[in-house]
Amino acid sequence: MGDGMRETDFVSGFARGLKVIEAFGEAQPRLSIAEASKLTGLDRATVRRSLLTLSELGYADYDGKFFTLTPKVLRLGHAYLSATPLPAIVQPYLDQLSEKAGQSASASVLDGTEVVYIARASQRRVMSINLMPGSRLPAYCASMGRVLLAALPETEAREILSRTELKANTPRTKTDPEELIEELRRVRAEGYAVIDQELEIGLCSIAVPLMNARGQVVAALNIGAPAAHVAASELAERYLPLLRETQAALRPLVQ
Amino acid sequence: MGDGMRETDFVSGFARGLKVIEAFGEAQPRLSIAEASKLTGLDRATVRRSLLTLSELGYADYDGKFFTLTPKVLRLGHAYLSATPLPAIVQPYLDQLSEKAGQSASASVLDGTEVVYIARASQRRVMSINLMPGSRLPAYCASMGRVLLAALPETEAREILSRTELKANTPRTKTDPEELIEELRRVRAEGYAVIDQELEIGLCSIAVPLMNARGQVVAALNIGAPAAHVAASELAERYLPLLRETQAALRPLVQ
DNA sequence: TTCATTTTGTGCGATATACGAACAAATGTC
DNA sequence: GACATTTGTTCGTATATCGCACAAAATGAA
Repeated sequence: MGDGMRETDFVSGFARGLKVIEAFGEAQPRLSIAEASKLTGLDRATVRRSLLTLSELGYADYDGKFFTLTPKVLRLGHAYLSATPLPAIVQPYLDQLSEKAGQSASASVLDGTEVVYIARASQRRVMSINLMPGSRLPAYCASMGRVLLAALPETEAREILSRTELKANTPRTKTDPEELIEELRRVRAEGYAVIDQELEIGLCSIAVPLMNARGQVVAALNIGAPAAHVAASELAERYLPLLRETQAALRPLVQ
Repeated sequence: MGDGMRETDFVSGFARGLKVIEAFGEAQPRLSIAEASKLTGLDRATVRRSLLTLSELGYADYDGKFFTLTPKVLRLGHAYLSATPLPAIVQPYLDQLSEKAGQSASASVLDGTEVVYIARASQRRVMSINLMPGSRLPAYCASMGRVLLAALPETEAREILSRTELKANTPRTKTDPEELIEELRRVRAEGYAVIDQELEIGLCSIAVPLMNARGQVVAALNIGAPAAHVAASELAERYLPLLRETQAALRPLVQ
């Protein structure tokens, strides 16, 4: 196991249980034991024990056939959100930013190949999907993802792209790794990223990195707008000053 | 449960690990092994194994002394939010409601003695605390909490109140169980609850239950407003029609 | 520095869990 | 109904985990 951790310092029953929780999702709101077993690759008997444990603890409901998660599992994510000062620090600035821009504003961090929303101030709904803290988008085709990838050493960014399924969500989605790497260089040089309907037709966005006093990138900020309302080419002109302002205001406050 | 489940159907290593995750929080953003052991009441060796497991899986970072949670733990809460259709169904209606009212609108469900926010459309910030999906408030002094408690059989509501720490957040907070039970009866009869600065000075709110086609209460909706802007006595007059409208529109859509 | 105190790491016996397989029950198909 | 298939449950045993006791390391006070 990577570093010097001994075998006996790993609780596999815990790891298996977490895997079972993650097996639930949009397409799998309720799972039978056999389904959860297939999704996780774990033995049916093991999955059954994990699910019954979740049920016993109140993290899941069981109707004798299907298991569903209960709101209690939100405690787990909340343990992160409340333990990490960043979301609470950023939120009021997002609110202001969103109001001034008249568009939705969000903040996110990188987790593997995805960006994870940690705070959000939404105006009108523009996306078909519903974003909230904890929501995830693939990094390669999201403005905040580009900014966060650009902040990494290029080898690391390449490594992440290599294990991403680069699919064309729209005809405009960039899926060629070399083209993406080139784009990351541009983002690094210019200090912002613009996405023009690469994730969803009709939606464009602009993002900047959020840095701490030492210049380390700790998150990304963005503004998303309907393409019908603001052309992608106008995004920088219209919103970059506001984003830079917020970026500067937050810089001394984080970490 | 407690019923027919056999001892061997419970994975205590998993249960202990979940307890460790929940030990993190606002006051405890970073935990040493000894601190986590104290907070959870688990043996140090056990906590250490759980924390190293979390670290190995990428749910936690370890600097050799302190553990902190990573954004990956949001996957767990997200498993609930994306697996449960309610938040996604409710969100667009909250957006509309919030816009029409010019105030923040939220939806929540009950988890133990607390309400858990599952969706939210926020206008200007009025509370000192930052609410987002996954956030929790004590049920007894929140408008949505009153509505959700009122939907339970009275013995159950009493039981929940009995294990709640009924503290006076403000001079206006109702803390007498009998007075609260009486208020729940009123809420049940009238179909809405109003809170006048019981949680925080300067904040009042009004909530209604969200019912499915069979009349079962599945969540609560509310509108929160600054007391300086809207007196509590005006809440029903100004916002109840909007809330009722949303309630009616959602009724055939949930479950 | 020394000594006391707290915290962390580890070996070990007792105990709990996972695995695979076998069985039972449910479901679907003809 | 008979059969095949899937799913849930139980069981024995090999293996992993727990909690304790002790050792080592870090921390702090005098």
